[in-house]
Amino acid sequence: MHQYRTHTCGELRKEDAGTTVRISGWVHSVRDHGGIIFIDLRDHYGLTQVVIDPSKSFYKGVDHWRVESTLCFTGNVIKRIPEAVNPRLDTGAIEITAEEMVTLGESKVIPFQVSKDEECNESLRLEHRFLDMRRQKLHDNLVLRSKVISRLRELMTGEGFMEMQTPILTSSSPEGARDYLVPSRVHPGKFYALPQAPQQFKQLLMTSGFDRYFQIAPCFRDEDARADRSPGEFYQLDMELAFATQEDVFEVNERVLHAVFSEFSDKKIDETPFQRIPYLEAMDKYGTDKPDLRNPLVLQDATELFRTCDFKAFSGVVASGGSVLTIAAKGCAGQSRKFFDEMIKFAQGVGSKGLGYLRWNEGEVQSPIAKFLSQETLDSLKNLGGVSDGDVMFFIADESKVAREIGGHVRDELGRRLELIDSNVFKFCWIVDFPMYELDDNRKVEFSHNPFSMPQGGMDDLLNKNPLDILAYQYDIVCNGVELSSGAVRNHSPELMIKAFEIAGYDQSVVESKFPALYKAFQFGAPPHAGIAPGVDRIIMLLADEPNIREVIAFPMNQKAQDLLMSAPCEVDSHQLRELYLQVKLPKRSEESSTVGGE
RNA sequence: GGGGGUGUAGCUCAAUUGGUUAGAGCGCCAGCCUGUCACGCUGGAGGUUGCGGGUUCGAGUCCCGUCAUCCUCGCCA
Repeated sequence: MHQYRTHTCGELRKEDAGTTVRISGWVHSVRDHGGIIFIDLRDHYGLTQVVIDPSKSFYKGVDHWRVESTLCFTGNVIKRIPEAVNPRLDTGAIEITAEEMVTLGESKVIPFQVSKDEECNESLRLEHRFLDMRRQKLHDNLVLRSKVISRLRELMTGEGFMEMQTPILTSSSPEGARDYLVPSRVHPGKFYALPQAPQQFKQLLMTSGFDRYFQIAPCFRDEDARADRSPGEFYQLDMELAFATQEDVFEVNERVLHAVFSEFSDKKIDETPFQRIPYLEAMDKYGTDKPDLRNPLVLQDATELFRTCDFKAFSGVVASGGSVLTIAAKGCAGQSRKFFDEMIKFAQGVGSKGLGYLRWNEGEVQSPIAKFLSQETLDSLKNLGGVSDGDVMFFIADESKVAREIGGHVRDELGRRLELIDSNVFKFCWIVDFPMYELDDNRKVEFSHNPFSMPQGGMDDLLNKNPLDILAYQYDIVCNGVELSSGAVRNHSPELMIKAFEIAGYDQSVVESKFPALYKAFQFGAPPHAGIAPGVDRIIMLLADEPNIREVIAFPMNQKAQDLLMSAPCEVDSHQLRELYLQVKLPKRSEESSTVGGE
């Protein structure tokens, strides 16, 4: 007989009755009736009920039947009488009468309950992540993660992609996020950087003649956390295709994502091909480049209708070149005064000066601003929004870019509050035709996205078009308002690269010194290539229906990029620093906070 | 770095307008119980209300500071 088990805790059925078995696992719950004790023993696979007769010799050796200790039982499988069957357990038709017991690992009193699904302070969970991961929900999420990643590998291999590794210790590349740096011992004063993505390596692999590459790639960016952004590291399904167009990338990703989302979720998924929305249209209609298409509300431009009106707050904005945007919300006129007040407060919270509204209710227009508007204007607005009695139109007036941004937030909030969002669907779209350049804060032309992207229209457009009108073969894929990934057709021509950088104010020497590998490689015959890298953690977040990315990561860091279980980051010995020729110069106020995990 | 929320027993939470000895459920400890499966019953321990200061006859409650944590803006080629 195996030292620890002949069966798992999820395995035994009524057909096994009469056999002698051995199982090991964690004490999930104890029900002590004095004359008889029931223990639910749990492992990765399930729960099995063990019945203990207190007259057994091992019973006296146990001080506490404490939950979460690991035990090994040897005993007989008994078919339960019909009244005692537990239909909620896979093993509920049987139980094991214990003949022998071995304590494998005793547990102290646990800081939070494993067997109950109750909310619990997150730092406590992170400090005891090994206990937290025993809990059903997190355990299931990580099983899902494993299955999804395994399936992604299958699908990618099936599409003809090769999985390849790229370096983790590499060089810092300009632009992008802050790097994590690793000091070199051999080269005093020099540093490796952890890759923010394997971007340049995968392009080099294409140039090396590999046709289709993929990798579940770790990416390291030193940026502050968000609910959907874990600090430190995250994973991408990184891929690149040689001799490929934008459309080729879309087709592969539509097949792979549609397969994974339909296999691992019961939600309804868009049929392929997914919608394609030009960037400018997305900004106009949704006020964002990652629209949640489950929300039926859209932004409309009402600027002209307010140009000559008596409502100075709006006409003034129009006169100074700004926009008035409107959102028509059907059937929303019956909402309470509180609802409208809270919407105004929300709009102010996201940077708006206010939030106007017209409420067509019981045959009249109820609104603080209606008295400033002519009947003709009211009719035109009504026509624009396609509204009638019972509907409401909301208005945002501001500098055009700001108005769209605020409008995007108001659209989200209205969608939530009016419960317009169907939580049982996945709505995908591609955002295409991103601008190649934009103006930075100093009104200087700068790459708006990825400097490696191929400009649409080639050299012709680079030479002849206003830089701000040049589009890139740059695309995002968005699901339910979550940006899953950016990708691009790459610029594989050294001449186009130099010209593209020149427009952004960098001369040839910058390209040569900052991207030496690509610049050199592309002069030896580069294939046209394109790629993308969907975020694996975010895909799993969507599939697991988790609002927080930490719920799909085994060992996440907290918001301050600390691992509370491993106490990372931590101080190191002075000899380690000496070996690396490093000296620590702390900021004035942080002596106390420099120790991790202390209290 | 900025804005917001939260912080009360091991855990989740309550405590009326600032007013008695800060409560409940779970967990823990002791006892009882032979069919439970969130077992049940009886009893018990457990609190510097994050920390520091202030206002007040009186502070868990109000004010200031600080720390922790989450959300968010900046940031994320």
